[in-house]
Amino acid sequence: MHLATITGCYHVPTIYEVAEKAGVSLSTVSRVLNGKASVNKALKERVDQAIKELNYRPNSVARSLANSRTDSVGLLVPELNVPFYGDLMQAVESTLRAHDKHVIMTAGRNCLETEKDAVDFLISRNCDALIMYSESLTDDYLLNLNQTKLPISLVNRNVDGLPEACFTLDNEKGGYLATRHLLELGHKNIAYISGPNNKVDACLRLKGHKRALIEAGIVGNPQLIFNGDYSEEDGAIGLLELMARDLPFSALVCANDWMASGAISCARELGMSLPQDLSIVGFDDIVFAHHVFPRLTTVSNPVADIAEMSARYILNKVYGQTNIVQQCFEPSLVVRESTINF
Amino acid sequence: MHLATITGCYHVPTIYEVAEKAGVSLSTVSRVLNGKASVNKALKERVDQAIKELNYRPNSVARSLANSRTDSVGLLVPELNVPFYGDLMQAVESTLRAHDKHVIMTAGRNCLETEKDAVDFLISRNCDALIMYSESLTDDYLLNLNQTKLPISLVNRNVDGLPEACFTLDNEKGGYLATRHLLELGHKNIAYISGPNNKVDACLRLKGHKRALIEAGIVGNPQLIFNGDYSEEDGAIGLLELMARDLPFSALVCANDWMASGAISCARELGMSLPQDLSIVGFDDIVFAHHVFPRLTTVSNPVADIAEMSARYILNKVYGQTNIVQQCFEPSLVVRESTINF
DNA sequence: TGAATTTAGGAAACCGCTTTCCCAAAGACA
DNA sequence: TGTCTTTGGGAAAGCGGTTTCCTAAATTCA
Repeated sequence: MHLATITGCYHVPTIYEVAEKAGVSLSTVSRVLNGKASVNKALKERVDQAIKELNYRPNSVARSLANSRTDSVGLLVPELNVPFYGDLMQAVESTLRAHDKHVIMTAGRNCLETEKDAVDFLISRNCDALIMYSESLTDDYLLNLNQTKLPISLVNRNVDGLPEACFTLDNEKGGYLATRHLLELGHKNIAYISGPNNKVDACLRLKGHKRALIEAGIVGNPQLIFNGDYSEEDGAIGLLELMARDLPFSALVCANDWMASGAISCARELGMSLPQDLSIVGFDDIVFAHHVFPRLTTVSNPVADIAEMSARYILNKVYGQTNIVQQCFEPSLVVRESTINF
Repeated sequence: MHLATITGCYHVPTIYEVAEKAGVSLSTVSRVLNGKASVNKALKERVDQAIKELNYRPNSVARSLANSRTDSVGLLVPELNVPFYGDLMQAVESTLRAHDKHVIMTAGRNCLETEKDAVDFLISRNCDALIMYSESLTDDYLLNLNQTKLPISLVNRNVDGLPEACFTLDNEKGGYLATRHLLELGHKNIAYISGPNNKVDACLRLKGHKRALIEAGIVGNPQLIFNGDYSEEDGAIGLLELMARDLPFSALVCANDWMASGAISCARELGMSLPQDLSIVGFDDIVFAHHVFPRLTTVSNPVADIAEMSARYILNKVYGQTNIVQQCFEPSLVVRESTINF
């Protein structure tokens, strides 16, 4: 018989007390709780009754120790306070909690060391699996991690060797859609502010842009492309630089909404009227895309759906569920007021 | 001697193996790890060496079970994907992780049942403490929770009976600052769109507004106040309703930035030019406040500072730290371009 | 009616670490 | 030299469950 434990003025019941109260054995209570073996109906009811009366909850720590599973999943995102990743976190959390798993969220800050620290931290917490939106970790690192037998799931990243763990947006198609929209509006000279070219998604978006141009029989001019870093400032800097190159353009595609926002502010400060003087398209459809003026035409990124799918993959892989999984998601164009006929 | 445990192809070392490798006893390793008793320097080095060579990490689950502490803190916020709460989560997470605690984040959705579920969930996870930004739980519920000996910390809420656990903004002063700013610009007729009057912060902001008017010798007209619900739509609806009342006003205070944004969009659709036709002030200084056009003059809410302080309080209370704690924070006015002289 | 199958109880090992108790060895001090 | 204080070892209990093994009783089936 275990001694009663007093925590403050409240007593936390153990499984032994449930067994005693129900007048059954320990094994029986455990069988009822885990439903792994059949139990006489009357006995089961007595156990359930005792659980209710004692307000018993199995101690999750003890349970974790016994079956070496914590029912927790680590999540790595670049930032906790950026709306885009907020959608991701929200999707992952609600999907996993619906199955009684909890998620431990950490920020990677687009920094290799910080990301590694975060992963170490999550491992030290004995997470059952990791979901990562990593910007800095190398493919090799991720492959090693995977061989550790710690299941991982990657959002917005394709790593050779992890075919089923990667969940992505079709970025190339997104870039294509943005530029095709402008072409359809009659624009011929289209400038482009890209994301950093060491990021795969940025390269794919640019690739899509180029494909649309080629398809329309237009020869792309490298001088109409500015290489930005996804930041709002680089949107402004990019626009100034492009204009300084003295080539005409009536439309601008930005590889994300932040740069589009920066370009819009800059254009207004230059006295341009939008969208008459310049049509602008963004990418991601983040929350403030319809707060900028004019409301931003952009490419939607269903990051919540992608994130949910990555969580379902983990549920399948680690917790024996059998959800249907889709790896690649389609972007779509959201037309608002920042683009207009040429 | 414990048997070696094979997980996949990797072996996770235990404290016993560290002891064996270092040629010392179990107790010594534990003493080194927890630093609670002095250990011979040479021995300590041998232990550290063994830990390094084996790449040993103490199993946090076993440790939790043994000392009934999980080193985890539950966090309840209204939404995981709203920038304002993102700042809060970010502050709490980084403060706690710096001390090797992890946080489990849950969303309350401004719904009593959801908030209770979230709290139950966090309790079932054996959190050492709870930090809450609760919108729906009653004071009584919170007081009960606290008596459970589960330490709690409240952000943006004052509960009688929990004098030291509450961390808030001086909302009344914020409301006062917003309106005084407009008065100083020469406005006499100032409309106000309030937050829901069952929320204390909303009431306090309104109270501050009224105090500023009185101080300026202006008799407030109840007809110039619209009772909103903090949503963007209610900002638009509020403006329309106020204008329909056919009383002149040259300035508008909104009790948060969302409603200010709604009012701005609405005003523009009505063909008003801002800020010439109407000066608008918001509240909270959320991330997109400088993305709206004109850039929003608003009252800053240092939610990250407040959240960090609530985390420090928990560090003190539960983990024996001794940070200095401040309970109430001052708002400040951020003047941008949405307000202009009358 | 007898044999085979379920069903439940009791005991014990185990998960990996913390903590306590007691004892032996070594160093400090008078 | 003898006593007092550190320091470290060894053993064992405990945290609260899960799981396995064995046995006894109850039920089913031929």
